[in-house]
Amino acid sequence: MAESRGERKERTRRAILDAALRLCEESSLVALSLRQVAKEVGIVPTAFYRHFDSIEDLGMALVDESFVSLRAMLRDIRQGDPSYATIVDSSVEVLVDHVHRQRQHFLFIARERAAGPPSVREAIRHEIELCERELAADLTRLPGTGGWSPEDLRVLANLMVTSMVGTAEQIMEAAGRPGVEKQIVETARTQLRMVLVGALNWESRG
Amino acid sequence: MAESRGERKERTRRAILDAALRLCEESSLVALSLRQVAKEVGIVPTAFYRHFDSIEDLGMALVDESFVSLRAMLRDIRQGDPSYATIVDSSVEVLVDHVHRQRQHFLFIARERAAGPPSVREAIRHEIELCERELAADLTRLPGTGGWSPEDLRVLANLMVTSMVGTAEQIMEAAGRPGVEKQIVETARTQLRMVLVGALNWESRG
DNA sequence: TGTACATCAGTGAACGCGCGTTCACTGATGTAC
DNA sequence: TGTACATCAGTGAACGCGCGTTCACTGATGTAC
Repeated sequence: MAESRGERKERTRRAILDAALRLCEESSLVALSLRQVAKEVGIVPTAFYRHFDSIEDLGMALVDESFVSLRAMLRDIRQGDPSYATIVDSSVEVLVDHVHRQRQHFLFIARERAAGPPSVREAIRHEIELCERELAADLTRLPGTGGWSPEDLRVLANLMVTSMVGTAEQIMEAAGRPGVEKQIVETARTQLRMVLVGALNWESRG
Repeated sequence: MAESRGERKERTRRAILDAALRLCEESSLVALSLRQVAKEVGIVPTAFYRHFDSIEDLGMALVDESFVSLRAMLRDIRQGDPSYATIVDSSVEVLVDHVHRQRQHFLFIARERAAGPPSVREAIRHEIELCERELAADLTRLPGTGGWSPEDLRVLANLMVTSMVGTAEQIMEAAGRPGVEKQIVETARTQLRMVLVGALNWESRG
């Protein structure tokens, strides 16, 4: 027995997810047809239903797995040295590395966050909110943040996440132009430093 | 003569643009069909071709007019008092006001920026870059920015625009929930202050 | 002002195509005895 | 181990529908004389 029925089914499911991610590089989930996906996978259109109810259902599965890889990135950032000297450079470096290695997932999130079916948009919005909360919790480990209110931490985390999402989008737009990417990365570092310096100085006045 | 042929044509063109903006509130340009637009306007599908070559062509026209209203917003911000005391509150107030009044245009830009046809994405990206340059030029009018390099101004303007785009997106998501919107606006003010304070302190060290 | 002709926004029929979904099916894998 | 039956991932035909685009057209508006 080379492969069980369950294993074979899982392999087809994986192929459908991969085909959808590939097709979503070009366009959006809302412009994707079940027949395109089936053709890309090499199955008959009706076989799609053995794995997902609809393209929207498939989209929800892609949100789940995209955020698994995004969470892995946040874990990598969190394991770095929590000091101001290195946190900016190492965080940006990890972000850039993950955008390259999980390019399809990041592209999917960036696009469907704005244009996906309502349920997909809502799921992504929710996941990003969770990321902001995680970041806010991480920020309390930075020296000098002891007295900050939860609200201040939330506002700062929101700004940092917005900025990081923007940086990730710019890096993907710059795919294949190393010079442009280098400038984007340098800009992101400077911005992150500005934000941290601003938050510290703004806080110390309050 | 109640209406000339040209006036009638212009009125139909306007009706097509409005119908497309209305339909783009729900979904994206790439999921929009010429027949849907024609039906919404009340013309036969083939009449569409008297005004636009394709949905993509229509999309480019919508980018143009969306940025006319966005530019009007930037002009309003620019006319305010260029001092640190009032610039944050007045800028955020103008942004919120314009997001409400030009909701369809902002929704269109936010969505098609990520998910539109390539030419539309590129056009929006270009327009936003022009906005960043305008903002960078405006920033030189703030007291204490005399010695900043063009590059520093660009980086700061990029961060502010990214943050403002994020705020506009959040306000549109919060449509119909005044309490949520109030919180978003307060967050945007704090973030803009953080960014300005950070830029000033970061600069003074360099 | 009146007439003859040109323009052109919008019509309506027709086309071939890809769509999502239904249904009855096949045949390899899995299970009970 | 062998047999009889159940499961179920994938097949293939068929459906009605909306799609973009073509084409010849209509009839009101505009223009030249």
